[in-house]
Amino acid sequence: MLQVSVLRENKEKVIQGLKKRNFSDQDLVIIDTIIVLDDERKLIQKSLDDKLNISNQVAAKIGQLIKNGEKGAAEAAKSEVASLKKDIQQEEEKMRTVSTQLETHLLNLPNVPHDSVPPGKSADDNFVFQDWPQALPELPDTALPHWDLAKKYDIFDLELGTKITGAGFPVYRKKGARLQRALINFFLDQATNEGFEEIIPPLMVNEASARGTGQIPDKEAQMYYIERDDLYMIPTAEVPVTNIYRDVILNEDQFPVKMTGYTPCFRREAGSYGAHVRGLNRVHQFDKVEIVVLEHPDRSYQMLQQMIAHVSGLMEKLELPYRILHLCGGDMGFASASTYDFEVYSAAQKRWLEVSSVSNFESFQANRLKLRFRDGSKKTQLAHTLNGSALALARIVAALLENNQTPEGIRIPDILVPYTGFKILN
RNA sequence: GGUGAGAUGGGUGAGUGGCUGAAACCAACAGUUUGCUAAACUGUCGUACGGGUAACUGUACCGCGGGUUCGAAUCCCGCUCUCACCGCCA
Repeated sequence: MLQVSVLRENKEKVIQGLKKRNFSDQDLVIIDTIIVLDDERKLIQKSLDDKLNISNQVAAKIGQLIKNGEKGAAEAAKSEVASLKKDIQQEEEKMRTVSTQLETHLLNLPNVPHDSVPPGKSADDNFVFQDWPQALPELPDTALPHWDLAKKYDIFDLELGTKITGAGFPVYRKKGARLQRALINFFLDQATNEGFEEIIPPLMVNEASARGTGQIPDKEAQMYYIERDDLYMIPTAEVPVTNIYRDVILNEDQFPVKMTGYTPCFRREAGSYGAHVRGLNRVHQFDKVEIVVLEHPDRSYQMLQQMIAHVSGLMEKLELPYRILHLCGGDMGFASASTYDFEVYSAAQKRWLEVSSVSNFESFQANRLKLRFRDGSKKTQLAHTLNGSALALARIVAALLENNQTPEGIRIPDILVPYTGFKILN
């Protein structure tokens, strides 16, 4: 959620930014609507506060009168307050109306893209920030997509998952299960070596947490919801981990707060069907190691680059061909100010698959979370939040299986061997 | 699931209707003293939203939401959470 003060003070910048998100002139009217509502809110508050002030004074006076035994005067004062109280009620009613309108508009306004974000309408306009420098791997015609490799080596089973739960819930077995565990441990070790604190968070969150990171109201339909207990299954570790710092005021010297967490992620993902979602390309439950950082506003973009470097390192250690896209305004997430997507090349499907998304949310999430810090002058200021996948497993597994297939089996990258305990998956 | 106790500022903890945005102590911060450290002393020490160039000032908040009252941390109702015991259980 943006702050109204930002809309006021940097209105031109906000307009330019939202245009990158393809806001029309008509859409942009919302900014003025919000400012007008906020002006109105201030007026009402002033008048309400003044009336409350009088009411407080009269109440104190009545107390004195009663103490002094001046009953008549006290009764007179009481009747004086009666009409004032009616006024106050009306003002409070107005205040509620204006505040909820204001809140609704603000909640539905997306974050302002950073200056560096390329313009564009859709995923086709994303900027290739870093391409794969070599020729893309080519496999012989006999090469199999990962869902066929899964059958061949009995490493994961989607039909079985359908029997137990429903479509999109894979069952990993044998060396496939071991590979999952190896990757999780590898990713966690890599992150903790970089100074990220390891967290094992709850896999369900309450509404306040879902709201804090912006899943509600924007992406509510994407989450599984347990009505009986009013809880949401997490779509990413970002939600519980970032919410550790909801309603927290940090000291400046605590920055950067770096956390990592492995969790399964649950996504309803209603929509697309067909070849693009076959196998592990899109599932309802997958494993992911997430990195979350809280940083000083002055340094958050440096941190974003560090996080990109970290994820790049993972891809390189896994010897997977990848590229980095800087998402254009039209393709960015609602809460993000700048997002870089990592895509792995899946040689048998001959497609790029998204495996990581690294974003700086600036103060957008912090505003909802009330995540602040005290600056040098002891004033509180919103912190910046960032996060990224490091990494999401399902599609990494898909690419790894496809790209590394040989007649003898699937070659495990050297760095993973200590984790898997085998060099060839067969 | 049942019963009982509780929820106050960074911490401990007073406070049963007006003098309490909140005592006291601890912690923290700034200063004085000191050869240094410690101790002692003095001062500062919640958040948010407003008004004002500023000094300053208004309002709200004592788990959350309602209610009673001229006036609520304090009384009433509902909820949530924590702790203890019982039951069940990985």
